[in-house]
Amino acid sequence: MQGATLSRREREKLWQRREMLTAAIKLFSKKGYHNVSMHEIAKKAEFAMGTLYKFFKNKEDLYESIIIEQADMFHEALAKALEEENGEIEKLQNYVKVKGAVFMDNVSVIRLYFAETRGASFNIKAGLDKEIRENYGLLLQKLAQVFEAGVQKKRFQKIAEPYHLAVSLDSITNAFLHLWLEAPEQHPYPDDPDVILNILCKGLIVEP
Amino acid sequence: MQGATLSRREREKLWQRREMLTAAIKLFSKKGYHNVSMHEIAKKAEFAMGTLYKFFKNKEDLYESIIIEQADMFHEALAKALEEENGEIEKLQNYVKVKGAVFMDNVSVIRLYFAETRGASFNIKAGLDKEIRENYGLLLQKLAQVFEAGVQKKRFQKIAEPYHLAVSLDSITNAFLHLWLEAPEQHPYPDDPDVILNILCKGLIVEP
DNA sequence: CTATACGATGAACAGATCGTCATTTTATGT
DNA sequence: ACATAAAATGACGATCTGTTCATCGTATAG
Repeated sequence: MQGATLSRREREKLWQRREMLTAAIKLFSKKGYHNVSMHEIAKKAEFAMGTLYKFFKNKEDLYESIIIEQADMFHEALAKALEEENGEIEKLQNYVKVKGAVFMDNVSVIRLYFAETRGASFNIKAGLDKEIRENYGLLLQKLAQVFEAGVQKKRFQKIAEPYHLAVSLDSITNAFLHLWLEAPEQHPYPDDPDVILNILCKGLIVEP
Repeated sequence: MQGATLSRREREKLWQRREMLTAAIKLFSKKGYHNVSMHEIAKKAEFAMGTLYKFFKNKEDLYESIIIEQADMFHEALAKALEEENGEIEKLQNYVKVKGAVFMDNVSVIRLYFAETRGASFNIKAGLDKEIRENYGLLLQKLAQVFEAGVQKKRFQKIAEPYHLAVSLDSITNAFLHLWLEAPEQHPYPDDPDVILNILCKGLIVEP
């Protein structure tokens, strides 16, 4: 960090960049990559076409900047959520809670994030995958380690591979967020993380 | 069904239509809606531009035909999987098994199906959602009824809302399919449905 | 074999969008 | 106040792509 050693001009440029990105995020998340033109972004951000291209090489570059920045933010927040608790169960609870909080604070990018991480994206030729998928994979591994540790400490039963459990918890939380996104009133993301965690933690089958 | 009451001409037209659809499916699933041109589809299907437009009003119409047809097929197969077994557990096992089988037989459309049902799609303005989402919602309700019935018959514990359980099972199977899609060798879709179902059925927590 | 109807064809058109760059505007220094 | 440098601007060119339609080929009927 070089902190305050930024000239007024540099600070202004940073601010302009931010203006452009937030305008673009809103448009992309509403209409999708291909249904938004650079003219539209320029107009919404209140800059001229040429100025946009001073900051971003081209449309793809602009989009990539958004996705990578946001995905990194998500992944960092979630990784931190796993670290700042001690017990395995508490880690999982915190993961579910933080994921809800972070996503609900960034509604407009959730759809873009889902589009890129869930493999249904055809927006960018290639390469974007790599950085994001890698970070996403790392996060899943950290989550898997929590399950692994729980099993080793005999707090968890080994009902499935740790990695599978991690993928499952992640996909269930995504599903809840997806429901909330479609009908926030009808399907609120639960305040109590156990509403989600019980699905994994408690056994469905009644043992005789 | 009017069965064999089709003229030679009509049969040929049906066959041509199928040729066009399969060519389009391959292209769309590889490159996405916006990165495939009608010229490309015509060339791959070995028909002239004009002929395509004899069969489909426009590009959107062609895409919709594919998605709706395929989604209906998936949903029917899954609904049937729930009906053709009696016990609740057997229904769930069959659901997981059939879902794997059907999806793995239709690899090239999975990505398109995910794109449309998981809300990350910006391909079509609107309206396509409605028919598919409706069927998808109905399927989830049928799945939820299985959980509901299990609870009433005291075979399942009520660890969560039936609808939430349905959504969870669906999203976990999707996650497994997604893993398989990315690295088939490393993450095969399990032959034994219990590998997936145990995540719900068995309790993770070791009770004291 | 010829005439006619029907279907297939693909070059041409119109519209849209990306990205550039000559020009204008603003900031900086003397 | 003036000159010079830097930055912002948006009209324009090049390209791409969805869609049409006049033309051509082929099958059917007389």
